[in-house]
Amino acid sequence: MSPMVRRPPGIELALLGFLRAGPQHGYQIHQILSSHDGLGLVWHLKQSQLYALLTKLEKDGYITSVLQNQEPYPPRRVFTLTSSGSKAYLGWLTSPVALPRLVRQEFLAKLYFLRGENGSAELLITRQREICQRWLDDFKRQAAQCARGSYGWLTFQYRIGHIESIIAWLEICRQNFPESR
Amino acid sequence: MSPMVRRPPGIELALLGFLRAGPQHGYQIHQILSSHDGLGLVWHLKQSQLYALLTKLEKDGYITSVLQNQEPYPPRRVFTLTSSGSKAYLGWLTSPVALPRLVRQEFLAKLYFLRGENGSAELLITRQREICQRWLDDFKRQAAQCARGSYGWLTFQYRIGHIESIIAWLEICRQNFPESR
DNA sequence: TCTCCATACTCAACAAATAAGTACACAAAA
DNA sequence: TTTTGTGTACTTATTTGTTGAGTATGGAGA
Repeated sequence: MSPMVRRPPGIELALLGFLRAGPQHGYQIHQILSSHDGLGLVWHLKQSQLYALLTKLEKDGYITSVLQNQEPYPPRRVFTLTSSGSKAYLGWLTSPVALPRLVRQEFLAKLYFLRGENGSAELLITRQREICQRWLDDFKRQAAQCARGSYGWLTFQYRIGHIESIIAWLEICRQNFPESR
Repeated sequence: MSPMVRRPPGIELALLGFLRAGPQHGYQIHQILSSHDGLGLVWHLKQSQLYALLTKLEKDGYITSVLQNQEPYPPRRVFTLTSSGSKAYLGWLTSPVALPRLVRQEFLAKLYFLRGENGSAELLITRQREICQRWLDDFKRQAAQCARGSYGWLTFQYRIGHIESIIAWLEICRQNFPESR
């Protein structure tokens, strides 16, 4: 057995979402990502970085690739989701993010792929909301241990305000994924 | 003339703040940063990373160093601010941050060193607030161009909420740096 | 014909980040 | 007294991330 889990999987698993509908090549994924709507709004990837991530995903066994000749155009490397990749993707897709700073990019990426999946977005939003509440309680507790107006207190006020804005926004999200697309 | 500006200066200039009161060595700076109060609350630096940054600051001419024997303890490398470093530091310290994601860490770092500097914090807060307003107007404009409830609209709602929370927090900051300490 | 853009991926180089290592002093525990 | 642990102070190797630039070809338009 090779060492199963290496590093914690991050947003790169979102790329697998582009392979759910069928095999896809890197250039095409880059096209989708570079048009500034959809996921491209929250995740900007240089071409070379995208190819690096795809190589990594393949090394991790989440995708496989074959070289496909397209004369007279350059050959494409076409990627296909493996069952391991499919499993990893679904796990990623349905898990709330674990850190406040991941909400902006990674949570929104999940939401991007959950549009249309009936009810799943709602569930994710609920779970994320719960985690936000824990963050909030935690920060409030820590802020209470600082002298009011001190530097430490101010840093926690920042975090508290941020989490509160996220919670309010999650409610907006919920209202805009009521049950169907 | 060597090529003057290489990369845009970032939060590493904050380290110069520890040298304002006099020469200092890396280990000591790391001590300060690792105690979880003060700047250590918003900036976590591994030891090796800190030394790397100091090396970089020296290469950029912002600090100079001498090796200082401390028998029987290991020798220290003691860093001193150059006039170029002093200038760069003051420029950094008094400039608002240019991106929303820099508020949490870099703006708070500036505030850390501005405590006690009478009135300077107030000025920085005002300038940052103005920039926030520009971000806000910009995001609102972009949100208005998206269909209400669409994915793009939601992403801008996130940003809008975030900036609004920052603006509210800046007012809290202002009230806690009224004129003196 | 010459330039430009689209297709599709590759590569080298640099920058950032981490774990781990070094080497000695001192103090407490076994 | 031997060992273990902790503090001082910095170094190094390795991995990972990121960027810009390069390659090679075809076709559209000036």
